[in-house]
Amino acid sequence: MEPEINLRATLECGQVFHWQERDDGAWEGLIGNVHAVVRENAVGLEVVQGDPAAVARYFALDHDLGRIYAGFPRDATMLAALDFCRGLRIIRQPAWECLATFITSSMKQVTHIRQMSHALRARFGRGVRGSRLRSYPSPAALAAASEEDLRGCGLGYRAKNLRATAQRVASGEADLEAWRQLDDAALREALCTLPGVGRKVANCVMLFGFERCGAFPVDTWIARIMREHYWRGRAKPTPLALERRLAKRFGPHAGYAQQYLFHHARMTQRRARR
DNA sequence: ACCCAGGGGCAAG
DNA sequence: CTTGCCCATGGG
Repeated sequence: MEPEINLRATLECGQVFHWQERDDGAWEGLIGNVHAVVRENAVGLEVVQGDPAAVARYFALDHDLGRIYAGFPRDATMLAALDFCRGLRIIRQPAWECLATFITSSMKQVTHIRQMSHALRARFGRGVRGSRLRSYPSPAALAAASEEDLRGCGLGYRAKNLRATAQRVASGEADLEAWRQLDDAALREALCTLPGVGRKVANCVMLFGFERCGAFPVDTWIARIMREHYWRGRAKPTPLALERRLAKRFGPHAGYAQQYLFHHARMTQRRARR
């Protein structure tokens, strides 16, 4: 039996920003610097182009969704999100691509993050054989770019941070692959030393780029959901207070639960929010 | 015109 | 340890 996957939810939930749906319903993207085309069919994930093993790893088909769901709390809010997002997988995204895109994400909507990612790929990425997409620019490529050129990709004040972090990674001063051996707390601390990376972005990078499924990013959407459905108290809690007091309630895969709540809220309340 | 967006960094309380 | 303010840009 093939593992289930909801491809649209997985690729449009705000964890990765460059996949495109083709006219025939298949999805085209890059796994690292390798072209891939995938399609959702009746039994699971069909690899139209690309290396099946690499695709399976990227889409984390080995994650046991049944066991993950069993750890979710059973309140109405969580069950509604689960019903809506069932099959959404937290993918294994290359760490640098994930880190860089989330540095650009601050105070930006998902569509804007996609635009910036596309502009950066077009301007600083490399062509990929067999694909109309371009690779995400390497740390060296962004380290060598001028702040003005990065601002030209729509980054605004984020340009300085992306450039500075790219320089740290390109020089080897920040060794992302070596950081994989750190425990969660040490990894978060290391990520937060990078320019443009605070607790929220660090948690996103841990969750989407380092397979730390307990990481619990609190953005404006999650903060609102937590305040409305999971917080009994008078004073308005800070994002940090929400993370510290609520992450445990969502279990060892709190990051999964968080992503289901985020995507469900964004898809169902987008229009109602003026 | 006004508001907000997957926030971070820094100064000040 | 918390709060207030600024930082660009784009879309509703």
